[in-house]
Amino acid sequence: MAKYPPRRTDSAGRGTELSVKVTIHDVARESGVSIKTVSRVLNREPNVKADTRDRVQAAVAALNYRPNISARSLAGSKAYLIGVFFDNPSPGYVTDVQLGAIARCRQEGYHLIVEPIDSTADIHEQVEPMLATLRMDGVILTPPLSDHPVVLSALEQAGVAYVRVAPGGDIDRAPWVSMDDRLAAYEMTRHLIGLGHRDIGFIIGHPDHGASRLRHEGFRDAMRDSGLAVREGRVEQGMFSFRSGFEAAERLLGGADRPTAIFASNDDMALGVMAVANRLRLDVPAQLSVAGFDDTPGAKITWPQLTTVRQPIAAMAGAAADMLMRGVEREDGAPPPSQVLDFELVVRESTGPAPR
Amino acid sequence: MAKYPPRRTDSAGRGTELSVKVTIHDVARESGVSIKTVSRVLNREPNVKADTRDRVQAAVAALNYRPNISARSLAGSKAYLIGVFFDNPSPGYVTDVQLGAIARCRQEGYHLIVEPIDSTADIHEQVEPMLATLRMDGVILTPPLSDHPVVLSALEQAGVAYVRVAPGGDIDRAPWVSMDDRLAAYEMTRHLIGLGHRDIGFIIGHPDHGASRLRHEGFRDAMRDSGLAVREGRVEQGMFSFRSGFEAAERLLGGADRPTAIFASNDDMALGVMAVANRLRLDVPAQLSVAGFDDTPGAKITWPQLTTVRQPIAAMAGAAADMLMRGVEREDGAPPPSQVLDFELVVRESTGPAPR
DNA sequence: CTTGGGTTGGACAGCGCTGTCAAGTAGTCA
DNA sequence: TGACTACTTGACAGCGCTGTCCAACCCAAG
Repeated sequence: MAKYPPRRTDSAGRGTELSVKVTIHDVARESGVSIKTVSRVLNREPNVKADTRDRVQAAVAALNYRPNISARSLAGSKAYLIGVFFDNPSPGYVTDVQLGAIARCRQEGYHLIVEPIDSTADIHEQVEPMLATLRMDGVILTPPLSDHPVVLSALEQAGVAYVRVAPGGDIDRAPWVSMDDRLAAYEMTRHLIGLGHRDIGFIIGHPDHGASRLRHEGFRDAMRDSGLAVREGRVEQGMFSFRSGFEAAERLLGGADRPTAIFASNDDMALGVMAVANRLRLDVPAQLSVAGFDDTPGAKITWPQLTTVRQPIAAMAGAAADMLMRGVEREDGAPPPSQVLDFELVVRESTGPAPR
Repeated sequence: MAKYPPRRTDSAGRGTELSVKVTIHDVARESGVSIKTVSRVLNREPNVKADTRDRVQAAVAALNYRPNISARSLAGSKAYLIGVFFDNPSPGYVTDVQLGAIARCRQEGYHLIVEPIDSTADIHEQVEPMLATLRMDGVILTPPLSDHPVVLSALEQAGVAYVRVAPGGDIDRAPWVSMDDRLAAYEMTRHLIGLGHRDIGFIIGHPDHGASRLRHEGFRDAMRDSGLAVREGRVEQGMFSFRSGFEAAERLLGGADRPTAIFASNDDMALGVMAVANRLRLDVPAQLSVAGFDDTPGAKITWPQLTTVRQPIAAMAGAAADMLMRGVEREDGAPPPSQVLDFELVVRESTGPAPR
């Protein structure tokens, strides 16, 4: 394999000899049992005497043995590999997903394969070769792929289990992990109302993301429940990008008659709003409160820092990985139960009492 | 493997039958040769008659055959897996690396394994089990891991090839891909000088990142070459974070005597400078020019948009992947030659002519 | 002391592919 | 024409592990 650097052999390797591969046979010999028994211990199978189990484990530790994934995957039914599909990601989101998933995977000896998917190109051409060459125990789908019908069916056709992170609809199709976007938007809106705001602007997210609709609903429900009207022209369509937020804010804040607060469906758009406010020399939050959603790194890379909603992204990814790893082991073939995790309202300096 | 959803079998799979795995034996039978010959064609080995090669390729296409990575890895010398190690990443950087590496890997049938490494924890405990369970053909190291001596030696000890992205020093130890940080900082400084700035502030990056030193050098060299002095108190130490940039800027801009331009060693810190400028009601760029480095997404998520240096991150990662894939194939064991890729000065609105 | 069921361990056959080595098939030169 | 050197191809043995199946063993009940 690695032909360079050649240090490995010439420089006397201190400590454990990683170069000489230790196999299940070595462990079997060392502990005086058959390789099958070692395999049983490794896989936590029942019907191994406690005494035998201990001897094997001692040998594993002594030899610093690690089972080889390729061999396990080839011979057995688990691949010890979990895929993460993403597309056109907010980089922070993707990284959080990876971190969350890996934290869970590592302790179980699983690894993560990342696969960016271009959802504007041919999905089958991307997904099928990948699935055919590399066996994965399951795939974690992040938005907007969670709601991409072709991706879902490509996976189903290939017989690969998947868990959707924050899907926007078609909830019964497959297991998912999510947070309550509607409720979060509801609570954020209530937070603004609680500060005395009555005239609140809203910027809708990208129409392809299921969460956009839910956040919008949460906003409207909170307004209605507080007996407040959403005024004409106070809701703008955005695309989750800084620019779209900037432009929406220009419309929202252009005239003399402007809202006292703007709630953007994500942080990037909220930062667009802040930029416009800055440009118009509007003091945030004294003259205008701005709220975002997602708690991206950008939320703190601004002044004042953004009030936003922290999604449990890493936790959702961890839960998804968990479901997948557990899924491989279940006998009945029943899908694991889906989960809703808690969000957190992060109140920082960009929101304050309504003026006047 | 995947036990759910059970659709796979009951719903008549339209199109290709992915469920029935086609193996090298099927291809061999179909094309009337031995499996070994099929293997030869697959691996582009020489000494196969053109006619035979064609027949095999036709069969591969007809059966939609894809070789199984686990089996290849187990039997042969390639693993078809490349690792990416990262730590405490700017998410954008990590994502760019992944995208760049994967683009190159896909066409060669390789996959990417991502492994976050906590460089403050025990390195060996993280690296060794991972390398022992999963064979990788090589690892791509991103900063600050590119300069982490324990990681490097753990990899060497395990006999796994690696390529360092943008290493800060110890250049002869192993192959690397980089851009000329010194030159980029030099040119950015010249850009500011060209706009008439004479009194320029500089914020140094995190001391653990090798690039910090190089960028600082580039700044000083450009000033010196232009016959300009770096005034006392005009250079502040930062940590690559927004906050550290913010604090450095407070010191730099606090008094009446302030520089007309500030060059921060990365975008996050530059955004910190912008925030302070905003707060002090300094007009950027009319009263203060601000330059960053990296061209992170944040550079555009601000107003005015940041003048910065675009690193060829994806290209560097792609080149690194390439070196690794090629490295597996070389006979002589010589390391592939390291590469320096071109950066790009991105001039946006945050820099302008010096006041007065 | 035998019978029967449950427990524990091992032999063995692959999983799908590549490396080795040898055999077969031209093509070449004396 | 025979011997020799490419060039092509295939048989076969694993890679390191798990799944299947069976043997050996244990204990309590008959």
